[in-house]
Amino acid sequence: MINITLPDGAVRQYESGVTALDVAKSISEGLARKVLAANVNGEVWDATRPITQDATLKLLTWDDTDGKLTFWHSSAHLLAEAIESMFPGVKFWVGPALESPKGFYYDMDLGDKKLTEDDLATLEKKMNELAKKSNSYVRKEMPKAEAVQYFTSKGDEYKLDLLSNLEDGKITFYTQGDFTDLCRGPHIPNTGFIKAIKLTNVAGAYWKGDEKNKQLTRVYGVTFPNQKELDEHLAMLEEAKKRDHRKLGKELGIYTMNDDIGPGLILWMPNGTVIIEELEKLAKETEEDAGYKRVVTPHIAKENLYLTSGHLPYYADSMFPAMEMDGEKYYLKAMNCPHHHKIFDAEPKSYRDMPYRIAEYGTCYRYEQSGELFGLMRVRCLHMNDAHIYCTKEQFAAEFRAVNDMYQKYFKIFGIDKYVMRLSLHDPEKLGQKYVNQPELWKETEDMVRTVLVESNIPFVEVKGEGAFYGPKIDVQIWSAIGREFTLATNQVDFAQPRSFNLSFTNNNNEPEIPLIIHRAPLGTHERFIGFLLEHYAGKFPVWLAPLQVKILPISDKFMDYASDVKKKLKKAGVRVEIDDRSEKIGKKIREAELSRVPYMLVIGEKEMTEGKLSVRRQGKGDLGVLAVEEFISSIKEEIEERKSGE
RNA sequence: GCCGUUGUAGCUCAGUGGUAGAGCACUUCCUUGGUAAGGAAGAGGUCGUGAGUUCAAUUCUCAUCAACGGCUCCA
Repeated sequence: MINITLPDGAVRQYESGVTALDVAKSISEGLARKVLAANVNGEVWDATRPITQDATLKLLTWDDTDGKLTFWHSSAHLLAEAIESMFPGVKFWVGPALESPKGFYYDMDLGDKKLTEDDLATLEKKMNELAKKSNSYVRKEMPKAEAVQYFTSKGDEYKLDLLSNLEDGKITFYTQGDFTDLCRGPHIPNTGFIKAIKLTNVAGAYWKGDEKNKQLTRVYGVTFPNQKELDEHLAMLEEAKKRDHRKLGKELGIYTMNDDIGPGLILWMPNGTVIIEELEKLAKETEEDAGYKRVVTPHIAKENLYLTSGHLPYYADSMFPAMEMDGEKYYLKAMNCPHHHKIFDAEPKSYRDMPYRIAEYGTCYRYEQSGELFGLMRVRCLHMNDAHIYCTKEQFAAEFRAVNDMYQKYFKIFGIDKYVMRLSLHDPEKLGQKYVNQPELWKETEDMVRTVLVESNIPFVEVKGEGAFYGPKIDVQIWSAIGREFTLATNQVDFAQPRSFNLSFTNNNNEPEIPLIIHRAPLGTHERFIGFLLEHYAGKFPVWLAPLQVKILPISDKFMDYASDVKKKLKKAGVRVEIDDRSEKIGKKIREAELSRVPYMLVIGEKEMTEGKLSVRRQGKGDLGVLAVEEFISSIKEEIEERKSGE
């Protein structure tokens, strides 16, 4: 007999070889019907795998993340079974479950054959047929030599590659129906659990994620234990689409693009420009308070600048090609730092000038690959909330913390509560290729940054091989309201460029000393940040950012004079205001104002005019009642000046 | 850059081997209406671009450009 400890602490005794499913049955039949897998001593197992020693056991159902992941991974095997029946001879790579986006994929090599999206419907049908058979997922252990022999005979280089990284004695196969796959598992008991299937798309994916390798075919899908959940999932995706910044950006007249201008080049329309100017105002105030000085630099520079900075060898491919003028090559700048370094270097610096902080909303051009372009999030012309801080080693920690405080301040204003700081380090194996070959300086600066992060109690994760070529960086990952993750800002430490530019200041021993540089861009770029804000606020900007803050809606044109009067007063108070002077009914004016997400609507009719008041309506909230004009003005002014979130 | 999909009016989308349609938006007129769509009329498209097949191409084929879903990449 063995002891099984359940999550509530209860210990039950079973025969050795009992399965999680048996345990579930001994508790209740209903539970047993829901069990997808089990957590045995902290490891996720098949519910049908015999347990031969004392164990703690948690039964996993659809309500558990691991239950869902097991379900989706088993669905990937079901997909593979359907594909193999349709394309005999197909070779499979891996088919993992995904938490976000939900579902799974399977990568495969179809040889000369092509899989198009039209095939997905056929595959779904086949998967449904196979699922209905309720075939069990059967686990089998196999010695490595036998497995190697098996796949060698099949000529399956992919599975042989997987095997080469596996230890003998830990190799398992799973079979359901006619399909057998090398797989560490676990799986759900049988295919019958899978009731609702949606294959979402087919895509190319490089083998092992390396573009030098062959491109495999990847099929994405998602499955559920009932149709209702699939329908809900699809409805949720539809909802998310409505919040997509590209859709909102068009609807709200924020930006546009045009074939004659070029891909990835944003045309900011008047509404978007208002937001840009408000953001810059915020940044300028904040940076002024934090002791930055502003600078302005040109959009181009000679080749030599980028040879000095070291950018050209690393990033030539993603810069626009050079223009030749007077026998000189000029590049569009892809970053502002070299220009700023020249400003630092224009006048001799002493330790009394340090830290030296210069800021610019710099316009940069990057030749992002065509497939990378994505709405406002990845573009070829961007406006960066850039600044460089030149400081001594001793000042580094305080400066770094001040930068972090600035991030926090912004997060608060914009209501960003979910973010992760990622400490991106170099990869020692790629020194001299992707990273400047200065191992000691890498170590020193990475340690410095880590220490500051730890000492400041800033939560962070470390990632190797994500650093900038000139130093470690901190990336701030944020999530838009529709779950899209991206890097908002990077904050980098640079030990390389001060050396390549020969930057120095005179220290208090009257000796030249090399400064450290902090590159920072808390608001990222206008493009990416406004893209984020559109999704974050679902287009309902707080009043201070809203392109149009107030729309005056006269009941009829009899009240137009009073409306213009109110408009004049609001304008004088610095409010962005317009009158809807069309001869439409008030219901229609309200509807359209609501849809255009103007924060405040002022309804003006007979009553308001005679009393010298306003009926105030808040977007999304409805009628707020009647206010005197002056009352409304002082309240909205406060809301704007304090940059209230509007909640 | 690679794999897949899409491209018809300002927007959302029908449609066809015989040179195009709806709703909304727009213009004009009527209506002057109190908190999410008042009515009528009108205007608007070389069917992304180029080539090929055909008596005839928006429709079929190829190329190209762009967007979208992924992969790779992001100083």
